[in-house]
Amino acid sequence: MKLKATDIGQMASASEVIFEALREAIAQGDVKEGEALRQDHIARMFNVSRIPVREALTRLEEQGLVSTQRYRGAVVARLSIDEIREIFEFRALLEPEILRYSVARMTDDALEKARRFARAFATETDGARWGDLNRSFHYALYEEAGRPYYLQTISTALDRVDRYLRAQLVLTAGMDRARREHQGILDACIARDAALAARLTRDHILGACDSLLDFLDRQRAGETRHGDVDAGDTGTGDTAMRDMAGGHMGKGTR
Amino acid sequence: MKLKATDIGQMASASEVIFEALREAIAQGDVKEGEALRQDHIARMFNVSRIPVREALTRLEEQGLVSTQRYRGAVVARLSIDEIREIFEFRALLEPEILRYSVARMTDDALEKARRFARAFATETDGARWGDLNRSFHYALYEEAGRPYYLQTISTALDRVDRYLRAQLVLTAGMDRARREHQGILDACIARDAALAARLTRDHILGACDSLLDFLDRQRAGETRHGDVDAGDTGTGDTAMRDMAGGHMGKGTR
DNA sequence: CATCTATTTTTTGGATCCAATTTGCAATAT
DNA sequence: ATATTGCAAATTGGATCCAAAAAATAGATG
Repeated sequence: MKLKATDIGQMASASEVIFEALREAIAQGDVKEGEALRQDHIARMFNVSRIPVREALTRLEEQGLVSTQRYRGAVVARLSIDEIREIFEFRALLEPEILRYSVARMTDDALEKARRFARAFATETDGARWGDLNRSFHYALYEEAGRPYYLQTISTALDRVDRYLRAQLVLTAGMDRARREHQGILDACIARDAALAARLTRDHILGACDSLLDFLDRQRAGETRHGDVDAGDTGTGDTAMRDMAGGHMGKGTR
Repeated sequence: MKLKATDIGQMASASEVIFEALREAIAQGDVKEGEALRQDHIARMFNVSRIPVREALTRLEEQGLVSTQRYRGAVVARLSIDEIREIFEFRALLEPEILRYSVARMTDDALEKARRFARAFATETDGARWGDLNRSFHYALYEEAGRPYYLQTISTALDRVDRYLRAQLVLTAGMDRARREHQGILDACIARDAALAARLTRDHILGACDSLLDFLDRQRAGETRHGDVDAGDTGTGDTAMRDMAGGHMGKGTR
């Protein structure tokens, strides 16, 4: 597990910092699915007690990012192919809709902001940043809709499939298509063609879903053939679990 | 505040019991919006410490049912007119869609189950039960879709507006229309007409929204005129806060 | 040697205790 | 009389401690 110290604005509570760090780590795929999240372990990484860690884990479970069993702890939730497909269909319903609201109200500033993110996404060479830039681009378009509930729901849904999406982006040559599709969506928004922008967004999401499921089918078939990672992997191994948010908070050794 | 001891299946943890009780109480409108939820107070009602209460409140906040401020505690979230409208539009997008999936796969058993709930809703005289029966009817139709993520998202959205919906059902003569519309949706499902069922569901939700917003406009206008409940009401008054889940769990006076 | 059982070790859920912060109220100054 | 400052009570966030449950380990038995 590897956590970067997400800079929360105005010195938030410990549990909030931990929550954001874990959420980011799970979305990034820095902690693998099925890996156990030990309260005590995480607590020591942040130099806090288990209490704020438990609050963070509770929130993560409520969002579906981890699953917990009583007295057995939390593990990063593993989504089945069906669950992944359902969430993509869900996004393919919501995101075109919010974009439809947005296009009519979009200012030139908002369009310029989206254009910058599209460009940053297209020119970024570090694969680890593609996920964030992809999000930023779409959110820039969606924010203008003035539909905070839609946006929050979309964000939660995207969180759950983000690490799959990022893995697929990095491993296959899907980036070229993503770049082209982003440009198409952006052009439609500039032309104020809400219907077209919505249709392209829907195709963008469903196309990514198809290519992701293809990739996962092959990967998971390989896994079970090799007997590599079984369903109930407890993930005892400390894989990539050093170099945490090294001893941040806390005013000393308690 | 008034909480009924929601019977959780297999002896869940304390925090889960408290979470369900509070969620139900908020949805039912037994705790009013803006009312403060004191950790210590709730803890004593259930004969537990504040720890499981805090977990329950954390989960409720994650679902948007309460809002908290650091060191200031949690209050039942008050939704603005715009927020309520947005959530209804959200439901009006999702529920027809999940019903479309469902109609094709619906067994006679499922239809019979929905029919029974529609009947129970139509004949129920106790206004306090209308909310639950309404939910049961719609969920019976939606379950067959095999879309758990859609269903959970819909449920969360409905939770947030449920108390407004229930209040409106009880106070106005919207019940007759609801009965008729339920029957129409059910008939369309029996006829396997997915498009019609979806359209009727959308109208059902948007119609309820209109009548609810009408009702709320009048009510809130009245409130501010009377200076009755101000925006930032701390709700110190113990209104309806006895007769809680009286001294349930816990193995004695600690 | 495999298998079952008893015991130790981990780990979680919850209780109690403490510190940080806010809020209510009284005394004081303007 | 009103605004301001200085406590005291109430309340939350977090630490530490304890009990219950599960996993790991060792020992007994066939």
